[in-house]
Amino acid sequence: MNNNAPCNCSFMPFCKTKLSNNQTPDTLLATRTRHFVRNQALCVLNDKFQNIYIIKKGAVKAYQVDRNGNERIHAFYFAGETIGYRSIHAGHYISTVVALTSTVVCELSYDHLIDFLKTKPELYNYILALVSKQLGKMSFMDVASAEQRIAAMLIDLSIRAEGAIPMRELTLPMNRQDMGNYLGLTAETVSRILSRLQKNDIIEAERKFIRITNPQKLQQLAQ
Amino acid sequence: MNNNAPCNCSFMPFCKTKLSNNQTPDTLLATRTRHFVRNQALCVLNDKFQNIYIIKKGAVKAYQVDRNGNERIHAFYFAGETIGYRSIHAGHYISTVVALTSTVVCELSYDHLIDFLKTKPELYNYILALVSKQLGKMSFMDVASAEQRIAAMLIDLSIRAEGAIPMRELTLPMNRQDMGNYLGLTAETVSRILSRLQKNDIIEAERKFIRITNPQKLQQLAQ
DNA sequence: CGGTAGGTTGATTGAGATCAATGGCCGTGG
DNA sequence: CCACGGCCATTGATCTCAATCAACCTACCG
Repeated sequence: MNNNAPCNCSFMPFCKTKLSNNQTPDTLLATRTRHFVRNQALCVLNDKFQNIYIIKKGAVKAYQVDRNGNERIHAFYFAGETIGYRSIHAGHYISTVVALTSTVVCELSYDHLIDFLKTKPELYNYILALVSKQLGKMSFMDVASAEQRIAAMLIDLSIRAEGAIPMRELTLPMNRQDMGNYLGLTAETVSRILSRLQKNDIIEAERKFIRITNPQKLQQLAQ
Repeated sequence: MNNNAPCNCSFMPFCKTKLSNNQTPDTLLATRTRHFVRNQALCVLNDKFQNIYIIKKGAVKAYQVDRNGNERIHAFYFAGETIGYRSIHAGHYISTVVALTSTVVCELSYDHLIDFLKTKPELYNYILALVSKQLGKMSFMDVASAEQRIAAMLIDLSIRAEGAIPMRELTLPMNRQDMGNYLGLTAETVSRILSRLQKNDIIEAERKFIRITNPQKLQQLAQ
C-alpha cells in the first residue's frame, strides 16, 4: 500500500495527485495512512469527533453497548467505505469502531475537509450526496425471516467484502456471533441456517470461507 | 399558518426574515407553502428528486413497496421534521411519502438550497450536520421485544407528534396496521400489547387517543 | 500439545404470527 | 334521522420459527 497513491475511493475528487517539482505526488487534501490490528479501535464512543476514516484494506465493525452491557453491531465496513458521517451531527463519535482483521485506513481531518470544501463549492452537492447515500442503507431486515436475512447478508458481503468474488466466493471477516448480532439472530441460528443452505446446495460453508454455488437461488431466498 | 412567518425549524438560518421597504418580510431562501389531504402523496418513489419538505403541521408516513406488493413503512414524520435527505444521492425519491392527516409543508428547491449554500460557506458544516443527524436515527429496534418496541414508539411519538403532551397524552395519526408495519409487528400484536399496557395501568388507550398514566414504567419497559 | 474460542447440532420453550370471529365507529345515502 | 357497509380494533385458538440451554466437536494459538 503506497501512502501517496491516489485514492480510487469516494474521496477521489479531493485526493487527485499532481506531481510537484521533486516528482513526489501531493494530495489536494491532507491525509494520513494508519494501520490497525485485530480488535484495535479506530474510534471510541463519545470521543471527540475529529477524523473521517476511509478503509483501504481490511474490515471493521461499528457497535454500541446497551444499558445491559450487550454489544449491538449496527454496521460492518469494508475497503472503499467511509466511517464518521454518523458522528458529524453529535460532535463526538456515536459508536465504537474496531478492526476485525489487520486494517489500513486513510485518516482525514473533518475540519480540514470543511475548510477545503469552502474553496471548492462545486463539490458541495457531491459531499452532501455522499452523506445522503448512507441514509439509503437503513434496512428493513427486521421483518425478514432468519433465512432471508442471512441470504441478503451473504449477497451484500459477496459484493462488498474485500477479495470477494461477487456472488461466488468470500471469506467472512467476522464470526457467527457478530453476524448474528448484526442481523438480530443468535450464533446458533446463523450456524443452523448456513448448514441448511449448504444441505440445499445453495452454498458451501467451511468456517469463514463461503462459496455461493447457486446465486440465483440465494437471491431468490433474499427476496 | 402564515406563509411569510419566519420558520423555527432546522432551516431557520436560511429562513430568517428581514423587512424590505414595503414592510413585508422576505425569506433568504425562497419557499412555498403547500397543503395535502389525507392519503395524498407529497412525493412518489422514483420521481425526480427536486424538493425538500419541512412539515409545518400534520403527519406523514414514508414507505416502499417490496416485490410482493407489501408496503414497508420506514419512517413517520411530524411537524418540524424534514423529508428528502435520503433522496439526494439517488437523484430520485427513494420512497413514497403520503399524508396521514391534513398536512401543511414548506417546500424548498434543493437546487436553490445548493446555490444559496455557495454564497454562505459558513453554513456548510451546519447543513452537513443536519443530514448527519438523520443517520443517528437508524435504530436497533429489531432486537427488542414487541412490548419494548411499542413502549419506545409511544415515548418517541409523545415527544415528536404534534399536539402531544410529552410523556402524557397523544393522538396517533396512524392506525394499528401502520404502527405494526413500522415496528415489524402485526396489527393484532400491537393491539394486544396496548391492551396489556392498559391492564397494567401504564397507559390508557382508546383507539387513536393514548394517555400515558405511568411514564416511569413505560420508560423502563422501553429500556 | 493442551487450552480456549469458535462452531455445530439436539431438545425444549416461548413470543409473536396466523387464522378466525366479533363488535364499534363513521361516512354515505335513502 | 336512521340503516347499511366498510374499516378498524379487539380478542381467542393454534401454530411456527427462532431463542435458549446444553453437549460436543474442531481449529488454532501460545
